[in-house]
Amino acid sequence: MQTKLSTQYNPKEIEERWYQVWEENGLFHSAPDLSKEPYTIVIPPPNVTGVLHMGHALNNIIQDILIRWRRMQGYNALWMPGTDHAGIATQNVVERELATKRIKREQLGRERFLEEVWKWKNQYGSTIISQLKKLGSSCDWARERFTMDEGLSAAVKETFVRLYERGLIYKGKYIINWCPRCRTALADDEVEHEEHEGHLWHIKYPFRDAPHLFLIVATTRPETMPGDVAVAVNPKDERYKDMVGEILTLPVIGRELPIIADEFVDPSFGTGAVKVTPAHDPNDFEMGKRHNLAPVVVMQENGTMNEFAGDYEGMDRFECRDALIEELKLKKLIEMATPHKHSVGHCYRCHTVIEPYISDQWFVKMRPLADAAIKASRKKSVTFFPDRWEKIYLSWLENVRDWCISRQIWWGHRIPAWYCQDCGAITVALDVPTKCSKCNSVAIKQDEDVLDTWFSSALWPFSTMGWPSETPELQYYYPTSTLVTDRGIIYFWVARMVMMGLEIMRHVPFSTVYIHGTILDEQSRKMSKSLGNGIDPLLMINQYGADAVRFSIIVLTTEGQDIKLSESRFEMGRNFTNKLWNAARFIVMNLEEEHPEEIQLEPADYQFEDRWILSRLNTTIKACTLYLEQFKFNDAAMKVYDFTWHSFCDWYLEIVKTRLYEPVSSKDKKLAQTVLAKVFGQILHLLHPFIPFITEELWQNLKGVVSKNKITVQEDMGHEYLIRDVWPRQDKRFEDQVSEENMAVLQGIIRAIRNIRSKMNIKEKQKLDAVISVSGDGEYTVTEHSDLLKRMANIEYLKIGKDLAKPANSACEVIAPTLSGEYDLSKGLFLGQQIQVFIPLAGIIDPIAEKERQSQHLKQLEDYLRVVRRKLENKNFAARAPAHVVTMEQNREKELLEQISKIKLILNDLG
RNA sequence: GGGCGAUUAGCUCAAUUGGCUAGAGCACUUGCCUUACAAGCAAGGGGUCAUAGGUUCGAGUCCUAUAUCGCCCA
Repeated sequence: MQTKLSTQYNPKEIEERWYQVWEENGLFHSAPDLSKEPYTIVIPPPNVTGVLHMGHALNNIIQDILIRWRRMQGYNALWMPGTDHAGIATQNVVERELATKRIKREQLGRERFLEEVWKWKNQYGSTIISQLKKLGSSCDWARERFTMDEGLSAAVKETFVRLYERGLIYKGKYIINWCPRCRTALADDEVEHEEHEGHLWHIKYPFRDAPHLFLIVATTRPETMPGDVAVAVNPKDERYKDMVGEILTLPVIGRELPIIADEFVDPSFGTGAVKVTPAHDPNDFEMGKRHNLAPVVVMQENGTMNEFAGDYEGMDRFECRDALIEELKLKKLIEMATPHKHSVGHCYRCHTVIEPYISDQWFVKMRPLADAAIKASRKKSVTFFPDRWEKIYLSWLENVRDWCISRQIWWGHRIPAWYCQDCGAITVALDVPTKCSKCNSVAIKQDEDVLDTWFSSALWPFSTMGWPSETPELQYYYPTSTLVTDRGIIYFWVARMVMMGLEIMRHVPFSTVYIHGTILDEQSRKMSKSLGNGIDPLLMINQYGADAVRFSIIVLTTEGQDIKLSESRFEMGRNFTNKLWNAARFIVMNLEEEHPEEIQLEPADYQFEDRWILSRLNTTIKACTLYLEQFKFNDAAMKVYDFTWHSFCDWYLEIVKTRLYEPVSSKDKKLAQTVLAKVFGQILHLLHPFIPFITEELWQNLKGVVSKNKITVQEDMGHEYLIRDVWPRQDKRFEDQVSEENMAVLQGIIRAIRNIRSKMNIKEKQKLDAVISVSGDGEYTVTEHSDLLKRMANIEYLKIGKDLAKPANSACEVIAPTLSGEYDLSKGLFLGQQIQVFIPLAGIIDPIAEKERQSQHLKQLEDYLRVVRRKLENKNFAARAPAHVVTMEQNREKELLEQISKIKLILNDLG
């Protein structure tokens, strides 16, 4: 950094450069090393079609903070990066692109279509990776993985075969969620439910043998009528008891429907009689099985009606609903229609309304896997932060249904199952089989379907480490340490990783899951493309710098709560990075052309303010480290922020300026420079995980002047780059409660004087005289620091004494140190003492205004005294409250009384 | 319908096991271009902690109800 340069921080000049240096020097890289303890995070692999949004940003900032912090702590830190192939989403994107050229994937055929997808992936699939780099993510890019890599594909195949052999994967005809647009099956949790305002149609079903009589059936989905195979009532329902076993005629279609009795029917829903459509409703499917009713599928895969729908064949299911209603109305078969709210499933990828559809699919048997995961959770092998997510995760595991894993698309891991065209047997194998495993026929054909993308994601923590090969990485890094993710994929991903980890690796894949909040817009809505309310993190990085974006976001991230974000919030981070930049400018400037002679530092050489700032630093290191251990990122960041800005910059820097500009000795100047460099160097270390770019830049600059001046920031801080340097340690030698408390008192006095200036409209530059009266033995402490006082409050003549009288025509502030929040009562340095600050202001002071000011203060104190006395007068308080609380209140009363009497004297004096 | 979370300053959020006069950032008021920083400095103003009960010497914090908002599941 050249101090001649801009007084404003320009992130663009440094960010790209430092990222390159780190990456090119292999500073993100980790390799197994048995002499060091690993700390491992696997990235939640973003979708290859993805572009960075604020959710990714938050997710990756947190991971990067953890990784950089642990790396500095000396762990062998690995952040494993990669992307997932996002079967449906990616296929959609490529199909859409082909559609612009009027090409359908069916025209190309499977092979050529997949070539197109790979082409697309190779061209655009790394977009999000480069965006993560802009954010500063220190992933080990040399290890980057993709779920369709050869190695990961082998892991998928191996897992499929093992689970099949263990009876945990099976194939069967069941009701699944079908997306007519994506034309594939979906898992239960890939369906999003939404409340829809629909109608409950009450439809007349005539009795076969008495066509003028009807049974009224209520349904929200009349278009599935052609698939009706029965009408069901509750066996206990008196209204219909006698009708069970009778036959109805299905309107329009004419099929004969028996009336059946089933406990499942809720008599209070609609008319208490429901149509049974086993091929298009999960509950009806179960009912159909119970009553041996053959399902009738009435739709095609694209959601249009099939030949069973009669005249409606070829019509879209929703058009069919309207048309059918019209026909029923004409035939006077609609009894009534009531408005009805019901929840409708939508495809989570394309938002099309899901069709429950009977279909032959592959499933994972979940019960045994989920039970193992539940057991691991109860043993605390996996814990959640915040822990409330554990309950939610467990209740999902407890109620989970089998997982439909086959997808009728082309992009993905093809199911390693072959069907024999002669005997119909299924051969599941790792290597392409040449013949049927049962009848040895060579007429075998591979299953056309691919696996759910989440199937491969579930293996991520070990497939990325090389499994099924027994690699050193797998040995060393598995199980990983922390998983950082959003609550949205606890079921999709977290639960399934735990299950697969336990089943395949016999060990949970991570010990801790940190669930962060969701980023919302200013109106608490989720950010989404369709709403157009997203804030583009790259735009923000461009505008404010990556560090500012990181810092702002992390400060807003409290304990997994959602985060309302607006553009202006980034100013806070920008202001802070700018402050840091300028503090560095000041320090480096003052160290630039200095004498390199080393000084021997003895504790006694330190000045009061040195001891104070070093003690505060020590507290800050302790707190920041502790907060990070507890995943309290915002507390950690704010602690360092507050220390940097409001202790180091506001006070220490200002106090030492004279020692730099008008030094009493070269040794003392050097001492001030040393402490400045020490403290600021530690600040940069503490801030590095949060704002890596600017801290690396400033550290490199500071290191230059520091080594020239032979100053040591911390003995073991010697790595060439901050990213690999050591995390600051607490140093008990610097704990100095007395200095901290004395400084708090002095700050109180200085603020009081500045306040008088401000109230009396006296310019800061105008020097004033002051009289400070101390009631007890604190006189010496104040006298000891009179120079500091004079400088910071711009006082010309300062008189300090015990119980001094108020000079005529003076403004006054009464300070009670123990009443100030920063003061620790337990040490009691100034306990019970009053400090009065008098500023003689003959000719300037307005006695009436001053009287008003003092009266207000008096009223405040009297109000407070009343509160304190109310407590003390309560007998139970003295009897039951802890002794130190009682003592505290007693001290407070005493001080208030003294303070009040002082102010009353002042008021008297004012006349 | 079941579960979870939220409700504190104009806005966004904090507040350790219940214990000091409830804190910060932004915004606001006043005064400052003071040679690190106007993206700044100094000094201020601003809160019946959603409502109603309860427990306690003491409640923003614990309990019970209610209201409003959000999320998840069925």
